[in-house]
Amino acid sequence: MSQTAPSTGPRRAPTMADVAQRAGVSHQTVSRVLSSHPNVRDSTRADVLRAIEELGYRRNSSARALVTRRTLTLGVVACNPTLFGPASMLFGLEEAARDEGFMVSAVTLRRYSAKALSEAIDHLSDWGVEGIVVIVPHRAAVAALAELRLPFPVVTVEGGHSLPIPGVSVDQDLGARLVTSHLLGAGHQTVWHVAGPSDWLEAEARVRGWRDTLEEAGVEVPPPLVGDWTPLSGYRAGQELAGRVAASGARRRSPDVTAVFVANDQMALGVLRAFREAGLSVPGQVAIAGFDDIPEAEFFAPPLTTVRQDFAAVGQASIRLLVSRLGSSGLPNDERVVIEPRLIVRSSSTHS
Amino acid sequence: MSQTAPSTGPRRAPTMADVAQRAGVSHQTVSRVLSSHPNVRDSTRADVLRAIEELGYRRNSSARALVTRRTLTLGVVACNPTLFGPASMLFGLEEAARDEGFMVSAVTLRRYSAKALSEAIDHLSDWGVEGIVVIVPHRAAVAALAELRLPFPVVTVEGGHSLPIPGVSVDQDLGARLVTSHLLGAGHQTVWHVAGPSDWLEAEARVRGWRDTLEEAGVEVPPPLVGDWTPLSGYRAGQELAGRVAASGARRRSPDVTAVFVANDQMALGVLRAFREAGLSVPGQVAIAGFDDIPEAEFFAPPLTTVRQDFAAVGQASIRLLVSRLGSSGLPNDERVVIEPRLIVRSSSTHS
DNA sequence: AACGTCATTGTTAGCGTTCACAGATATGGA
DNA sequence: TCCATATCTGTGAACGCTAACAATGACGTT
Repeated sequence: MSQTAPSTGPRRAPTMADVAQRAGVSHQTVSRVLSSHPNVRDSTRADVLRAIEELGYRRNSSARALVTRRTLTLGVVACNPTLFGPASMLFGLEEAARDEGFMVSAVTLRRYSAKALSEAIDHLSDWGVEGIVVIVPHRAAVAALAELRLPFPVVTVEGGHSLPIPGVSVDQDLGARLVTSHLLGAGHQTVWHVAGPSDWLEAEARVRGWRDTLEEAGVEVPPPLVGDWTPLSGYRAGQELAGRVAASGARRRSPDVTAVFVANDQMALGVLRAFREAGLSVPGQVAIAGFDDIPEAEFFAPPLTTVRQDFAAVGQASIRLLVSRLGSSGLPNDERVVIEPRLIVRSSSTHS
Repeated sequence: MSQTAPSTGPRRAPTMADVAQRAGVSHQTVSRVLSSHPNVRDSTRADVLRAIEELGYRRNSSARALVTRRTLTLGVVACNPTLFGPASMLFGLEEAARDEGFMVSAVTLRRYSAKALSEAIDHLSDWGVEGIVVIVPHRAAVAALAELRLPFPVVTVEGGHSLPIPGVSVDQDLGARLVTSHLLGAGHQTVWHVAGPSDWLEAEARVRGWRDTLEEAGVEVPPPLVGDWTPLSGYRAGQELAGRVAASGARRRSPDVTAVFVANDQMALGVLRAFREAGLSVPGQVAIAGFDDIPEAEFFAPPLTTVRQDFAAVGQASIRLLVSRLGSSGLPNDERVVIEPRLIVRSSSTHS
């Protein structure tokens, strides 16, 4: 007796066999109970459940994954995860995945590069994800993605529609149109634009929507300024614009600055500061609108007109799209989900 | 010949045996190459690597995890992941984990409850995480955590030091002292406080630091107002404070409002708006300071004095702490890492 | 020549599950 | 009574990998 059981020591986690022995059944019956197979007698099921409870048994996910060939894990590659947008998507996405019975592992990129992207994907791949969502809205990233022939499905978020990769996106073009029309409708001669980095697909789409709206209205299209999404870059652009306002009395080529559509709320904050410092009143002298509707936007000085994107919906849609592609490998690569944004009018664009 | 090999079909991923066969070695040698075991002849290693390359072989993580009993996965439970702080931590944490060779899976809680927390932990546990980091700075959450006897190590972030769970935190108390001293040093009679929700440990520590500093300075301690971290709640508190300023001419019990320490930057934004609407100048009539140093803070109107927390460092420290506890189960439960915050002075608190 | 040592490789036995199948037992109709 | 059928349970073999050990050959030492 003393010989066979070394009794103490860091006891290993109980296995299915341990449960089976305790319940007086075979390991297979335990497995059936765990996967709620119908053909198990109620009393047997109860015995097994009790044994599981008593032993504190938890099924070993690695063994299960090995034999079923399913890790029930999805990967996410994200870019600026401290920004409100990406963070919200990550959140919505994780929640949606959990509801579908998946775990999600995220890898964040400090800055985009083809190498960083492929390393991130390798990393996820090493851990056996069944599919990945890529939230890296760089033109180059999506192109690089299209090159890679991956052994699992990939879905992009804000990845544009030019390449044969299924994806989810907010209709940035529409959002930009909404803002621009809104400003034109308020009687402005034209609308200036502070754009995001030119290699970002979202930035490009917003520029397009803005430009098209102006052209369709038959008004002059001022040269867009370019920022990098940060408040600081918005501040710089704001200083530039403020200079133009000041100089507008003199004879100039470009039209007066009376309305500005800024490509995101953070930059709009910078623009607001620059205008404030230049003594320009908003919306009195210049109307301003942003994009994203971050929680702070409503409390800016003045509260910011902006475009709300339903980030949670984007996350959910991308998971659904990904999960639907998991089993089947030969699906068409042109599936798209487009989510409509909504204009939120606040006092930065309306004379009160 | 035609009989044995059905040639086509959805070819399964190559296994170690496939690589071995192609390289003319045993699967064990392949394993040795993959785990960079020293005793492999160079030419053999080259053969194996070539075969791996040609076949596009990737080692099956589940099989590996099954036999090594290591999933190399860590779990994170986080709360308000769209806020700048939590998002930054998550980011720093993920990066640190990746550097240590771990994958991280996060579960986010929409709102704290003991049930949600234990479900989140169960979920992670089901996927075989080796340890978890809990970023749920509720008093109740940490208490609930101490109850649970989990089969893997747990590290808290901002979990307080009252319970025997190892953890990492920013010295909130010190941060609050820095701000409060700064405001007192600028000549204010006393400093008002807009606190976070009372069940948050961080909020509590900030209140303590603020109160202690006032008491040590021998000045009156005004009753703290309470918000819920959102700009809106800050706005409400700001309206309340503005009312007191307006009424301060009349005979009152509480001291004049000339300086306010707001427990986070988002609420401070709301306070700023309320003051602006009430016609109060900042810092002219009232000085304001926040906490967190979100990227927007520098561009508020006026730029906000605040306390910077190195969230990335917190993330890294928590991973290091967790990883150090992985193998060994009998370690002391009182390990703490405290990170010092830094006062960032901007014009919301300084007469220029 | 015989032996020990080291580097290199192969063989075998699990890891803890699920799957496919084979028994066993109960139910029902002829 | 007997077989067909349905329900329940057990047995053995994977899944793809690593750990432990055994085997081989090369080398230097006695």
